[in-house]
Amino acid sequence: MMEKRRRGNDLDSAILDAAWLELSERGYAGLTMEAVAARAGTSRPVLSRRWDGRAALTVAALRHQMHKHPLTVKDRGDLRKELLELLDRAADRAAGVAVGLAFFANEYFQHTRSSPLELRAQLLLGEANVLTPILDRAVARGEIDAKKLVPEVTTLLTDLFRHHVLMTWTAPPPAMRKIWVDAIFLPLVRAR
Amino acid sequence: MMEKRRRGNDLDSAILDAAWLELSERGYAGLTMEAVAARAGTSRPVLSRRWDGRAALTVAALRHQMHKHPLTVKDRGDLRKELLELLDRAADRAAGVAVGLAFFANEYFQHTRSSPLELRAQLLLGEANVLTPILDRAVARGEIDAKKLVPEVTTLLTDLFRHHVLMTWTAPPPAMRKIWVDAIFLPLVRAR
DNA sequence: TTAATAAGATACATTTCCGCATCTTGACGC
DNA sequence: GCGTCAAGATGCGGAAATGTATCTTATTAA
Repeated sequence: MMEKRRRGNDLDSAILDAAWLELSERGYAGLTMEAVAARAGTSRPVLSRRWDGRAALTVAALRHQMHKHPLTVKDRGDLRKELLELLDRAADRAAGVAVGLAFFANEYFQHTRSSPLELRAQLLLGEANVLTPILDRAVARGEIDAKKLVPEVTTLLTDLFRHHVLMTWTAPPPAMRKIWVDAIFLPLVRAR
Repeated sequence: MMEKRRRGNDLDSAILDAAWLELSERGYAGLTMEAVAARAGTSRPVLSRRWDGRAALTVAALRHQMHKHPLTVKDRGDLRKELLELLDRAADRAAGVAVGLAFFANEYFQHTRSSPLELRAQLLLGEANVLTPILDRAVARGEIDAKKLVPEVTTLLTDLFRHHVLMTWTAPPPAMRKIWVDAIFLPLVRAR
């Protein structure tokens, strides 16, 4: 029987995709090396040679997935447009947020004494903050009042987004995102 | 050797307290019947006779703990006072929120297709909503504008609270709670 | 063409935790 | 005081995963 064998990056990628599908369907708690190997069409030893257990595999799969949905928002000359676009892009990453928290709740908490906040910081290492430049541009345009941007207000939108994902395990619908922007965030920061 | 034996409710309560301490220290993922039994000074069969596995034990411990911190806020004639008191009381339940989510992420997701939102609804069955009467009183007093109470705004404070707990695994400090009330919630709903 | 490398299959030992069966003994009702 | 019931101790068997050793074979580079 002639078999095709994948190697190196091809194989890495195939395994990480398989791991991601498993994570999406079963959750981190239901993830097994066996199932990932089977879905990727390979066997456990191949995974063991690459990653040190399912925790490391999960982090790798998470990074791999995040890499597919880069989060950037270009200057559109209008704060509202940019915020809505940011939330729209973030929706693609909702599943990753959920998996990340499940991972933390399952494992990270046991071995470290840290919080999901720190896990998030680790996962996002190297990624640029997207919100800050958006708000900086809006301040420069005179759209919003810099004095109103206390930390709790600054992170309001992303916090609401994250909260919704954590509680429903799904991305917030567009209508909800519009209300967050128009009825909550903008009224709080608008220069007037 | 003379030994004292606890029975019925005394024993139940001792085991649930032990389970709660284990949950606080190790998290749900690190919870074992063995450890709970040991900490409660009893043995595994005693737990097995009462609860069907650690999932049921966790839910029971969660309910038991919630029962110790009832969440009620009396009429104080002032919305701001009542909101701050609500958040203050909620801080006692922060650990419960964290454990609840960890439990969901570990187990609930695998067996049901539901969300933490639904798990929360199950856990809070029978408990009265505390926020609603507070806001109703404030509307009656003319402190806030009922038209501004869209759902996303109504739940804003408790959502921010929950988000903070989920991300930091700790209760938000009083200063932060004050900013939420004074710089975010009240400006959005104040009748003017 | 050939030699080195790594993929893929299989099997084995280990670990961890659970439920249950069994047995003794203390607690409580009558 | 006595009988019933459940607490508490102990041990066994099983389920679920994991890591690793071993072996064959496809792939790739020289």
